[in-house]
Amino acid sequence: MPELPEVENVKNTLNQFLPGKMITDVKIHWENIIKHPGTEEFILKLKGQTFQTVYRRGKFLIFHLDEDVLVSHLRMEGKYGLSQSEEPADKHTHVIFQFSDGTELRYRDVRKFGTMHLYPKGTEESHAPLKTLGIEPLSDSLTAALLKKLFANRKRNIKSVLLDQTLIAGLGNIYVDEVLFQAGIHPETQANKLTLPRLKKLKTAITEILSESVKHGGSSIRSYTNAVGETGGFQLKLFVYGRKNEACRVCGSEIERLVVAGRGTHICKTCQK
DNA sequence: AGGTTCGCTCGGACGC
DNA sequence: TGCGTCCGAGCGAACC
Repeated sequence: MPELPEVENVKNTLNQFLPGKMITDVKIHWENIIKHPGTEEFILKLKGQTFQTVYRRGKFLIFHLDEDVLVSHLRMEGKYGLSQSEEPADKHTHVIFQFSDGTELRYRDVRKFGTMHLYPKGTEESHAPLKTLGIEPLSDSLTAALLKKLFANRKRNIKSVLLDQTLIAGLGNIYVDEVLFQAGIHPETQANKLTLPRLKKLKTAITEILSESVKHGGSSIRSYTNAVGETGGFQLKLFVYGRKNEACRVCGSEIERLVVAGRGTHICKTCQK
């Protein structure tokens, strides 16, 4: 389940080998992954273009090419990796970018949930999925005052608001649970009811947890690895996520699992009010 | 109009 | 062994 720290790590490892690779052909084995344009046009446009730098926006990977930009979301299980063209591809490999040097960038996705959009460079921000994306959680402009403003008319619980990518882009189920634990906030708290001091704690928790996880290469929950096959180490530093019935690392109470915003949610009832 | 909810996409995991 | 159900991120439509 790649969230911001994992996608950041995938981006960094892609940049180790991808820039300069020239596409000679593209093979698509599951068309539903390509959301824009149609698969035929997608292939036609990419042929002959060379990969440049890869960027990240929220949980999206942004691949710059000569003329176009490829916007890719990994969802739960998506992975990129470099292979030699003669190596056989397994049944979960759905998109293959073949290069002039005999190597290939392969997109593998057991759940087939991932998405790819291709747009002319410079127009990608005015179309889905980037069009409605909220603020980068690690940018300097994320302050408690901004959170106050963002949450002003949000009557939903804070967990579903933090998962809403149109407000803040990059937090998923794991990091929302961790952030709310560190901030001492119960996930069912109504977002617009949070006071400024509590929002300051929330802002600090978002900044610290995400940057610390990036530093550790992300969390390897399920099958996450980066684009060169390395796992992350932050799963060992999680306080609540996936720790149902285990002792809270702060107070010793038992971590509970409940469902909030339709998602499995982990809390310490003593530490979060 | 803006905020919120719902349906849809998928296959592994799990329960009966 | 087989069938049904659950999970989860985000888009787009429907709803309020």
